[in-house]
Amino acid sequence: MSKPASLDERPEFARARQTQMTLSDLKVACANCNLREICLPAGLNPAELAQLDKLVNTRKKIKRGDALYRSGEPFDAIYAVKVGSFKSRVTYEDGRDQVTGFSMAGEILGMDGIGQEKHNCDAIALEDSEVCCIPYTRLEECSREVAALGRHFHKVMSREIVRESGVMMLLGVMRAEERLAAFLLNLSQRLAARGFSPLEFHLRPTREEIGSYLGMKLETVSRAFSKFAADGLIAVDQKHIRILDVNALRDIYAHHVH
Amino acid sequence: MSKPASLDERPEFARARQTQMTLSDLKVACANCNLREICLPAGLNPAELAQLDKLVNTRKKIKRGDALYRSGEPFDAIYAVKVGSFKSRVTYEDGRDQVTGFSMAGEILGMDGIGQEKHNCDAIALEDSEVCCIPYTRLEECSREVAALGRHFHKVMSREIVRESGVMMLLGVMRAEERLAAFLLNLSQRLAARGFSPLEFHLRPTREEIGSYLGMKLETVSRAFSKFAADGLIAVDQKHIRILDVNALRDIYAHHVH
DNA sequence: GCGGGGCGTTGACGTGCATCAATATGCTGG
DNA sequence: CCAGCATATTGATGCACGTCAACGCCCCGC
Repeated sequence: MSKPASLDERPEFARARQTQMTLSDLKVACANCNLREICLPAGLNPAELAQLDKLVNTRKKIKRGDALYRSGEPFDAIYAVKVGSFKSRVTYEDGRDQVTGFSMAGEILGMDGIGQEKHNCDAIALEDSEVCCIPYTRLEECSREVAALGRHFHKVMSREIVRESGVMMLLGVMRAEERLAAFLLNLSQRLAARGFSPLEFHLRPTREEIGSYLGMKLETVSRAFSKFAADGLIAVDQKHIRILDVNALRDIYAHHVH
Repeated sequence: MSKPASLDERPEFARARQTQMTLSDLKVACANCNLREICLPAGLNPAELAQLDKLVNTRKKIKRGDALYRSGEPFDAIYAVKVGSFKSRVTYEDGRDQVTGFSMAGEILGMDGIGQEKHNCDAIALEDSEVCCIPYTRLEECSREVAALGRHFHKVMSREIVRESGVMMLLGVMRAEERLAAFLLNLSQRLAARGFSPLEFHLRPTREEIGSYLGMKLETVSRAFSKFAADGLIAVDQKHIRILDVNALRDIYAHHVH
């Protein structure tokens, strides 16, 4: 969800940052975006990318704690996270709510709104963030013209379905520590895919938000962190996490000894 | 998930059955299907329907307990339930599994496979069933030619995302009886949309399958049924359910007094 | 620099549901 | 039609996690 300061020195990172600095304020351009391999443009050829660039024409900055959109608002665009991270949250009639996901750079937000033409959850920035706006009607048109884009958008939606059924599994059959291990490993893997360290990172969400996502109370999250730390699997200092023993975490997640 | 015998006498039903009888063995035809208002064709005009009919050209019968597809199999089609019902089930590495959904007539199955080009769960028939096969590559082509179809398919996928986040809510924040009330009300509403009685029906899944879906053990499901029956909310006779007090069920589901 | 509120940790205790077990009931296939 | 197994119900007991509470840390604004 964020990078430790030490990572700034990695060469591929300096390059990416530079690219971003020189272009981001001039023009939105997927073709030059450092996220193009993991975001909507993944797998498109240069000509197709050019089409996509005509589609994605605006950016939007969202301050920490502010909403990108809220449940019930009319749906007209999906969003790609450019910088920062978000939580998605559905609120129930009686006021209770549940975090249904965390989104980081390159991930797509807002697909829940297509079905009813209004948003079905709140998307709240966990830090000062920036998104690329993708107007839905133009995405539709483009998908018809560029087959690869339409196909890839289907894939993105399908993967969201698969992701959610993974969370159902988590909530339905796993115990507290298994859930947290799954969460940490998932985070680790997504950070790695973005060139960040998979073993040391800064947690953006609070214990309460993590708990809401994992279907447990913040105290239970805290206790599970402490347990992992006591067992030498991770080092915890507030939101700063270091994974010391990935395999042990995987065992907890996958082996299910009890 | 099924209709009580008494419903067979309803006139709109007899008509639907007749239509089905005369056409189903001759030719697959969405335009004449009694499910066209709730299935993939919903909202298409006659010309567009004709296009869709060229796409959906085969049916498949699945016997009770058999799989329509299994996790890991290559993905090449999605399916619309024509007759019967299915459960979707994801199996975890250690053998534990979770039912992620139940599908009834008119509902679309298999969209989880698009993202990785292989199926991500098992779809098992809960009774002798029949599906319409929709080859995915042809669906893609068709979606490009018929804008309304592409749009509607996006909606179907989006609604699956929303459905799953509803289940996450259920698993993450509700207690056992709230979950079962939510399940019964959801079932009731979907049956009503298909012209069946929303107040009296036959449950297809076992207590264990219901429990797996709701993240609880079969004994807990059974106890919750008994509690509802004792309180006069429903009448239970094995799989036969009669809802006696919808509002009380809604209160349990929505009010969350505890 | 200091006060205050948000966040995190830890302990003590309670409870909702899982687990284990016994029995009843109903399908299903020979 | 009956044997055998899957399914369902119900009770007794245990435990994982929720709840309640106290306290410390950190950060932010004044």
